[in-house]
Amino acid sequence: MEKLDKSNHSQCTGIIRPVQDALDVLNGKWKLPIIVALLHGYKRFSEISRQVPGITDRMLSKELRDLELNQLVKRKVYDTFPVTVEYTMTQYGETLKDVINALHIWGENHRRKIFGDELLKQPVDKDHLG
Amino acid sequence: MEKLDKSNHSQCTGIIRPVQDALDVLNGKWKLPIIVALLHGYKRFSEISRQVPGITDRMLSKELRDLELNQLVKRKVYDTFPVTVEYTMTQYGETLKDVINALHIWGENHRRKIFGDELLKQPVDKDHLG
DNA sequence: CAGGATCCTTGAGGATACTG
DNA sequence: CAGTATCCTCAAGGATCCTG
Repeated sequence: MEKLDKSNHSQCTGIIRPVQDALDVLNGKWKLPIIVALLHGYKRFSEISRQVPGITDRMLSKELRDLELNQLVKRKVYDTFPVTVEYTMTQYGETLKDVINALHIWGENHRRKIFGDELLKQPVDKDHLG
Repeated sequence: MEKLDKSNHSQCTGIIRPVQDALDVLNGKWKLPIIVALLHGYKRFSEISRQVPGITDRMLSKELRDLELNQLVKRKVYDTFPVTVEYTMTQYGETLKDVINALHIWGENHRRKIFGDELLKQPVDKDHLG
C-alpha cells in the first residue's frame, strides 16, 4: 500500500473539479442562449423558444429542467387554459453574470486575436472557431 | 425581402458568440486538465500524459494541437534521440488564468450550494454534478 | 401552450496497434 | 519518445408525432 501520487501540486489539481462544474453549467449547445434570454427577462416557454432560434421543444424543455436542477432558473405554472408557464432566473442564477462577463471579455479578445492573425493567412478553419 | 429579426435586444444576443468562443477553448474532457498541467510548468508530452490521468496519447496529441491552433500553447521540438518535444503556455495562454479563476470561484460556491442542499434530501443525482 | 415519447444521426472520445 | 492510423462506442442533440 503506497502513497497515492499526491506529490507537489496535487492540491492545485483540485481546482479542476470546481472549474469543470462551472463549465458544465454552461455547456451544451443551448444553455448559454437560454440563460441570456432569461437574463433579458424572457419568461414563457414559447417566448424563450422564439428567442433561441433553432432549438426544439424537446431540448428547451430538457435544458430548462437542467437549469432548474442547478437552481439557476425558477419555474412557475399558472392555472390558465391552456396552461401558462413562466421561467425566471433565480437570484442565484444572476450570479452567473460575472462569470459570463469574464468569458465575454476574454472571448471577444480571442476572436480579434485569432481572426486578426489567421484571416491574413488562410480562409479560417471552420472547425476552429464557430 | 423583409428585415431580419433585429428587434429590441439582438445586439445583446451578440454576446453569445464570444462567450461560446471562450467556452469552446476550454471545452471537452481534457482541455482544462492539460491547461492546468501546463500552467504548473509541465512540458514534455509524456510528462503531461502522466499529469493528466486517463488521457490517451491520441487525445493528448489532438488537444495539444487544438490549443496550439488557439495560440495558447507553444510547441518546440528538440533534435535529440529519441526526439524530445516541449510544450509551454504562451504569454497569451496565461491570460486564461483570469477566466479560469472566475470559473473556479463560481464553481466552488456552486458545489457548496448544490451539495449542501441536496445531500440532505437524496443521494445526489450522479448525472447532475460530476 | 408546454411539453413528453420515440427513433435516428453524428461526433467526441476510447481501445488498440503501429512508427520515425 | 512522441506521436499516427483504425476501428468502435456512446451520448448529445435532431426529427417527428402525440397530449393534457
